Amino acid sequence: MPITIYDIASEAGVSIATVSRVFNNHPRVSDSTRARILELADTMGYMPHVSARSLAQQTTNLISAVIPMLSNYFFMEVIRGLQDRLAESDYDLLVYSAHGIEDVDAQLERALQRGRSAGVMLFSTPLLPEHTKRLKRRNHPVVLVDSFHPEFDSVSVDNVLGGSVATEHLIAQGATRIGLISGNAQSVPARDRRTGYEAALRRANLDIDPRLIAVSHDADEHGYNEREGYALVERLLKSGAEMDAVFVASDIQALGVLRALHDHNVGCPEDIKVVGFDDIKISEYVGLSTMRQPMYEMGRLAVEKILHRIGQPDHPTSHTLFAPKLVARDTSSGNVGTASRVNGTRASYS
Amino acid sequence: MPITIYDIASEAGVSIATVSRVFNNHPRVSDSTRARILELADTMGYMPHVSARSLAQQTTNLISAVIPMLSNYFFMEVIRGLQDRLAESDYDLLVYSAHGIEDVDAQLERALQRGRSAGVMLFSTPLLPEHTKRLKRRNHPVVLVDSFHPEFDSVSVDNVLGGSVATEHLIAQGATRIGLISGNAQSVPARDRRTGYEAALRRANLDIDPRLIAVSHDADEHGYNEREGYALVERLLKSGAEMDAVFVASDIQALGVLRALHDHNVGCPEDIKVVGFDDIKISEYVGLSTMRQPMYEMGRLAVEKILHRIGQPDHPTSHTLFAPKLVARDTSSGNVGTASRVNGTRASYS
DNA sequence: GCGAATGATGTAAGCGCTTACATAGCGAGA
DNA sequence: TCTCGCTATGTAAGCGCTTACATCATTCGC
Repeated sequence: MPITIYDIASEAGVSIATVSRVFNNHPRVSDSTRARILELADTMGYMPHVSARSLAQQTTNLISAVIPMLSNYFFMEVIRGLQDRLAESDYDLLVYSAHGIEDVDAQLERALQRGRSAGVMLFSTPLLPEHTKRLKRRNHPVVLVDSFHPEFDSVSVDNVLGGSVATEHLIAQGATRIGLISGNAQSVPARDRRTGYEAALRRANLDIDPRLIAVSHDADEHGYNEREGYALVERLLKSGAEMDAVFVASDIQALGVLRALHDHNVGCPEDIKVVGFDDIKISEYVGLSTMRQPMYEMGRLAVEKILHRIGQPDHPTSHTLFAPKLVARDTSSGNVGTASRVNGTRASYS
Repeated sequence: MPITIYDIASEAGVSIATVSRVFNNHPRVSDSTRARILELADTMGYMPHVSARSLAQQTTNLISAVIPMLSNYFFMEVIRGLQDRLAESDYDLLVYSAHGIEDVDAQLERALQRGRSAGVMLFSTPLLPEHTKRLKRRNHPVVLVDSFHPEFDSVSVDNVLGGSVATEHLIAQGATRIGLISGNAQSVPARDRRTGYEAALRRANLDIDPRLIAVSHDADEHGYNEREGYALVERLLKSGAEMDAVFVASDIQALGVLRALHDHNVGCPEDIKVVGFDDIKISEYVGLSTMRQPMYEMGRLAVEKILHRIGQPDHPTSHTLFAPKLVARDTSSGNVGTASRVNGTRASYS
């Protein structure tokens, strides 16, 4: 029932090859024939069949994004970047959303089906050796977003730097006893942010007090959830150790922290200043100081890289680190002027 | 280079038909052959080629979602529902995100490419006659989400009811001069919510005062943005008409309203009570009373319907209306107990 | 023990398109 | 006029898979 190139060809009195050439913008077609076929195709309502085309040219115009925990503002923004950049190409987007890290495997497997997509963007997933092997064996174009592996293109945020900048900001606000609320130990970004935090303390000749450091043991979203923020800061408060500020490794935890402080009648920022990480939408509304990740730009760049990789499979691997940007709001200072202290976006290729 | 059924077949000493049968769970294959081929396929790393399969069976396991303004909490939640339900099927999700309504056309066109997807879920897009014609002509499975057309399956929220419930809630809180901040006139949900609002006032024998009704003329996201909320409520305040409450047709506008009230030193809820619509994530944090849409469930049901439609193209059209649920928070009352007043989810098929 | 039914497998024709190669037509240079 | 070299088009062989139909070997009923 649907129109094929055969229908067009016989109607136009040419061979299917000519029709095909028209739709592939092949130069060796006379202008008159081209016009006639285009006209005919339009009135007959012809559309190329994507599977047939894919099969014949051994390509596809689909790109996969494999994402754990899709319902997350961070990914939303990144996806917006993806979409905007993809709209400029003629690739379409396939979204594989996993239920947490464990499920990523299954989704990745689907994304890697032969002929399914031209490339895969894998989000926030620390690469296990088995993954690496599988990906390498398939030799499928891959770019990692928000994670790192030397053998694959990647785009992420400089979490060490972010941890330092956040901590230094708190120090600049006069804090000397700065706590840390972190994601769980499996999370590489969480570890990096802690590294940055400790480095900043060290540089300022401040103690690194283990009693002020609370690492999540929750598996759910790497401990990045409000409940954990609440529980962990409560633990710090009860530990008896003095504390005048806390760097929280994610905004969503920071929301829990704020609620806990409120419940315990601890003033913020007077008694304890708080800086989060991510700059999710809500942060602006609750006045949470935080480190903003350039999510939109990361999305755009991820597409840029995957397209590049698809075009040049053997090109050397590149890694881009964006610098997170301090957004100082009410929870760390009244002096909003400091917000512009860290500003630039640094990108480096290796 | 990649392994095909030919490789498996010759290795196993059978024909490609047998190999194909194994992968299609055809019953007429002996257990021993089946096992041998599966084993072989595994060690050789065979994967079926999706395009070839699609072409041969004239189907695809892709489903498209065409969404205007993806970066929106409403859609995020719906998509979560989609994904969860899709994960139970073996369809994959193709996401076409448009930049506002005007761009939907182009995205829809891509989603409708022949062989691209087995069905399309079209979000929040009022169907123009040209759309209708195009969709009907293609005879492509379609389900509308958050919009309605008699000729296509749909799932949406009962906006009239929602408008009424919100308004009645304000009345129950003692308000008698209730304003309305609405989306622009192109938005069908906005019109419906207004209808519900007016009906509630009428039932309570309260005036419908045009001076208390502000309709957006902004094209951006149907006027559903914070800026418009701010500007429109400001206009009402300046109109001089008395007002003790306002029903805002979307939470995002309501955030603007709250900010405007704050800037103008109008107390909320003391001076003016506010109820929004949607229950976006932020609402909980700012204590905004609102009408919650069952977004997740809508997503699941949308998939349910499209799968059903794919299986039964000629089945009668069905429309489901979910009842939005009042979530009473700080902006409308201190008496949170009323939150459970409207509770059920009503679903009706026609 | 014979024909028929049943089960396992093979053969081959697509699915709709792309593209290397072949060919026809035509103007230009000799 | 003949040949060379273009350009425009046709021919046909895939791309990797599915599936109707054919074939062969068993097995079953009687």
